[in-house]
Amino acid sequence: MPTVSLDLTRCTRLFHALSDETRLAVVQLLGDGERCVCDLQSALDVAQSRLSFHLRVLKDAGLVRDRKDGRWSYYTLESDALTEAHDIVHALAAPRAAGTDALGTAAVRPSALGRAMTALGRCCG
Amino acid sequence: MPTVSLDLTRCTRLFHALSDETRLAVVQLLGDGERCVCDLQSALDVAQSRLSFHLRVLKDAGLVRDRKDGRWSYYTLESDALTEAHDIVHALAAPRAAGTDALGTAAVRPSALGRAMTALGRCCG
DNA sequence: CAAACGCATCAAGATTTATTGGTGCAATAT
DNA sequence: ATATTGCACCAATAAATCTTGATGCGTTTG
Repeated sequence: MPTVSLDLTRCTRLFHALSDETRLAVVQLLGDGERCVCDLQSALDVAQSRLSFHLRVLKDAGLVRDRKDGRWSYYTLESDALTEAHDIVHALAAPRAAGTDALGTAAVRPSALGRAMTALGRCCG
Repeated sequence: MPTVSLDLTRCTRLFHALSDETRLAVVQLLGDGERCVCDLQSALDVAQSRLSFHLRVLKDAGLVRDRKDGRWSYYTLESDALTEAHDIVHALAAPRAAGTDALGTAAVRPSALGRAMTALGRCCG
């Protein structure tokens, strides 16, 4: 369980890439292995330029990798990115230093901001 | 490890809620425990209506819950939603029926679409 | 070589999301 | 009772994102 230093920009890019139905469907399809764009296109029944756009979003987020072969482009899941997303969600769910987190595993890291807040006490109540 | 039947609409709503820096910062802060809006506001240094807007997005996505007490509103993480997000990412990373997934755990579920594609063979290559 | 294919990319327009300032309403506080 | 505070919400504007159709370019086929 790696400690995730949450780079908010990175997080948002990753989650944004996953926040679209077409893109999620692509990720699901790629879960079964490499696919060329035309495979994806016929499976998803979307316009080619639309698919191309979404593939680029996924690629920019590091979620997929592409490979050219002849006139085809093959896309593959970049499993590291999914692992990263996994860790980020885990870190979000397990921020406290002591005890057990919401996912039932050992906690990872206390948030500095959070500790400061707690130390300061509440502004209200 | 629950089997996640991926409701794409639900997934996108969840990931979209997590795809913004302000909202992620809120989630981080709430990871250290319940906070009232004014706490969050001073911690994040954002306009009140802006924060209110983002809190609503988080709430609509089921990521936070709010509680009124006097004139304060307290927000808490809804850990179930984070668990859900966790499972979704896991499912995305572990779609194949056999073998081991990208996260090193047993696979969950084959994608029907994926199996169909594989059965059909590629359109190219 | 010419025609067809696979795909990225671009410009334009449509749609969605985010920000801002303002208003209103409870709940204290004076 | 009046003033103030905490906060949700609304309308208007700004900004980001998505979709569509067109174009171009390299690859393959006839």
